[in-house]
Amino acid sequence: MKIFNSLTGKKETFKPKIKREVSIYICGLTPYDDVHIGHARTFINFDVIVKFLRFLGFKVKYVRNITDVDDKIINRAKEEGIPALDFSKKFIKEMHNDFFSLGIDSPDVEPKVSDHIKEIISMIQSLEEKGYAYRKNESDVYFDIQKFKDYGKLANRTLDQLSAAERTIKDLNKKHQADFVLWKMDTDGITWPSPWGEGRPGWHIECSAMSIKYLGEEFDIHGGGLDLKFPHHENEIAQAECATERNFASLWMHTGPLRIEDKKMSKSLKNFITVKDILKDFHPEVLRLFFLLTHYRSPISYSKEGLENAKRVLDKFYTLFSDIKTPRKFNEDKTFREEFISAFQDDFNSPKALSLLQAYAANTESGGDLSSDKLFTLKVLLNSLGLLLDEAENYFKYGELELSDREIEKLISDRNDARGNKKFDLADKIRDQLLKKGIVLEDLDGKTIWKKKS
RNA sequence: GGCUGAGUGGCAGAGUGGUCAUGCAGCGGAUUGCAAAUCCGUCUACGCCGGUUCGAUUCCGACCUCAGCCUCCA
Repeated sequence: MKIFNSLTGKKETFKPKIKREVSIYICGLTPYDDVHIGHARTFINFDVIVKFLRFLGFKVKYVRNITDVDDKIINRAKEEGIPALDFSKKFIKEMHNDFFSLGIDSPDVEPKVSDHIKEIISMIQSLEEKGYAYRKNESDVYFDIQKFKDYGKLANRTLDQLSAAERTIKDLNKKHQADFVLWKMDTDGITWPSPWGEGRPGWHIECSAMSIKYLGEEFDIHGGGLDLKFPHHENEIAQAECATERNFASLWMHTGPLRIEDKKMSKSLKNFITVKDILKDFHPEVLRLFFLLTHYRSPISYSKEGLENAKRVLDKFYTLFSDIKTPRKFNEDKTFREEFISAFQDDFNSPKALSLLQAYAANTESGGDLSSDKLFTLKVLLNSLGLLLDEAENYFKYGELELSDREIEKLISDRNDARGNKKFDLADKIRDQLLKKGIVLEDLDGKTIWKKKS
């Protein structure tokens, strides 16, 4: 197995610290708004990665945090006039619903900042004792990046480059303008007592503290969206390695950015699309496949056409399996399985692995040997990626419709009567009528089924 | 300005020093009352300029273009 390591910039052979076990920490989200498709991309990608590692037989400990203490939450909660933690709880619930809809497995541990203040304070104290933390007068507590010789190793940046950044706002309490807050002095919003006074953790420290608590001072994989690489992950490394004097995560993984119709999606541009919006029109597996059709590190440009293309691909797979009964007895086709694994093992090359499955599905069809071991293997492999887990019928009927099932069945029955009497004009009229309501009819041998129009 | 990455056929998207990516879409045909699905056949490619090589989309160099990060962001 090879994985691209953002820290070294190279594809490396993956060697977990403990044989056949993987410890992985992924930066989760800050719950102050609905889950958007950028989140979906990152967490679906890591979901597939974890599923695949388990499929290969690794014992995975997967930790994904929730940053529930944060400026954005506090501000939004204030606007709504409710306590910050109540506000974030509401969006945590939404997040869980959306992730469930998307078929994303729950992590083994999902720690929240508000439950780990003790660990965070203790890490800051440790940094203070070792001389990496400072404050001037009664200011916030800062991390002193100049004391950490490796600062910038992840993002490949020198201290000079950082201080030369144009947009840096000068803060007179800081020794270096890229120093960042460990403990923010605050009496407003949500706060806790600390050795430095009332306040709350700065952004970054929570991930260092929580990953170490659940995975140990050194663990295998740390990941997140590419936009977190700097400064968030750089700062996590600084805090953790200075506090523990050890190496922290050995491998860093970053998912590529998602753009909307060729424009950057960002909070400041307010052009984000929510998962709930997508799921109104598209089955969750369509979104999953849309992402997997591109390598996890490449940028993706979201577009409706892209989703429709993914849907056509998924339709083919579902069609293949809706026509035939999956055999009860089967043996896996080892060659096919190995080919798939070998493609996917190479830095989780999902597009390549999927292309094998697509080509394979075509061969399976033309070969005519539909209830073979091969076909079953195809399903096992698709399932391993979180695809083809629904019933074909549900899949094809997914979405909102004007007509009820009963109304549709009545019209189908009327049409079949007309067909029986060779009144094809009437039959076609009914077909058109249903089509206008978004329903497509298909006459299989002796039976008519319906699907939602794409 | 600094750092990083990318430029492949109508679209998405792998890969490779020399015979096919793959899929979707399109086109022609078979099949179907009409459709759908399926089957058969079929077209279009590697940003630009040099270099290395018997041969480069693949290696090297310059150039152009685009994106991400350097500000909240997954």
